[in-house]
Amino acid sequence: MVSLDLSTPMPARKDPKAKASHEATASRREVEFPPRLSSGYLVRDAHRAFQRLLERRIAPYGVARGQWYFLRVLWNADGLSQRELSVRVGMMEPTTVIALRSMERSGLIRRVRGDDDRRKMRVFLTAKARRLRSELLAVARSITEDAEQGIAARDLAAFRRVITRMTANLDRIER
Amino acid sequence: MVSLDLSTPMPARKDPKAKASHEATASRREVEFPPRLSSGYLVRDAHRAFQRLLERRIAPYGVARGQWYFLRVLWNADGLSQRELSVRVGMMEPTTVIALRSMERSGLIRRVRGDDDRRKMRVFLTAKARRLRSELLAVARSITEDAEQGIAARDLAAFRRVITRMTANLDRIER
DNA sequence: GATAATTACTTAGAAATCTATGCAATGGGA
DNA sequence: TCCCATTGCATAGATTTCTAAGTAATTATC
Repeated sequence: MVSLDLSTPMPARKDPKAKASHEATASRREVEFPPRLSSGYLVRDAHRAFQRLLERRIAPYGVARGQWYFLRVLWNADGLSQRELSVRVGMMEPTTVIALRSMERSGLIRRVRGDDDRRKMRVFLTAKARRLRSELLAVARSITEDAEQGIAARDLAAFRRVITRMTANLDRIER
Repeated sequence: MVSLDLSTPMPARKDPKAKASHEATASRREVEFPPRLSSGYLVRDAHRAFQRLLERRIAPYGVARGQWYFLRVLWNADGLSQRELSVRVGMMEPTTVIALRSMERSGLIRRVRGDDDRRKMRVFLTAKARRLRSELLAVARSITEDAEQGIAARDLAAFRRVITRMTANLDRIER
């Protein structure tokens, strides 16, 4: 059980290139609702940082970000229907269609029309995709490690509880 | 690498429509790196939940999600150049161009070529956009409140520290 | 002062998403 | 058995975002 301090030393830049110059400029006010305190903004920033890194690290393997989520599920459950895949990955079906089309083009999957139910398309990984598994999972692990650098285990646990709860809170709301 | 319990109380559905049926199905394994423990996945889910709600709640005002971030900055600093806007909003410049084009079309901004430096385009809110300010900020506040329902203040504080640090960690990494 | 480098914006093109619709296979009731 | 609702996949079209590359205005260098 590691336990180390946290102490946010970085100011959390939004654009990693944009050296500085934007805070401290005119118009400090935003009293009405400062983005730096807004969970939504914090989540958005973090999301983009994760996406950016994921994209860069899997690109060398010829895998795009949108394909990643599907690979991940298929490695553990080959032969699912598109509907099942959509649910498990958490995407709408048209998104799944697009991702699978690109995966078929790049030789990561095959699609086979269902025998029993001819509406269904069962999705199977190719050998190529299966071979990528361990390397790509290592990439995912490394990104998580990079992200969690220097964060105390108990803070991480609290983080997971909170963000999971937030998502659930928001998912419960229809409008 | 830390290893700790987690206790994820909510099942964190991905698709709010997909009632259930996917956890508990076959193939529980994913031993190699369970998504429910991956900060990246948690952040992605939360991000989409936030986006979805934001989109729905501002649509009635005729404002799209991509316009929102710019409005937010402009309410506090009217007349910025596109470059400055990009930096403050945290978007790449082409993204800014697209957002501003749509905002000009919907009558939220005017663009005026700079007098001093004729490369620059200064961006000004219209009266219409200025009038939207308080209502839309209230929307933002309400979403945050919804998200944070039932979460203890100290957990929230830990959450903010952690996610800010994660973003900073990731931003520091180039590849 | 002419040329080179930089800066500000733009275009082009791709990817990842969504909502709304359409079409075809299936299955349950009358 | 036949109709119709449901289910599974697909298309269309919109939005948000990126990277790469282009153009025009400004500034710096010789």
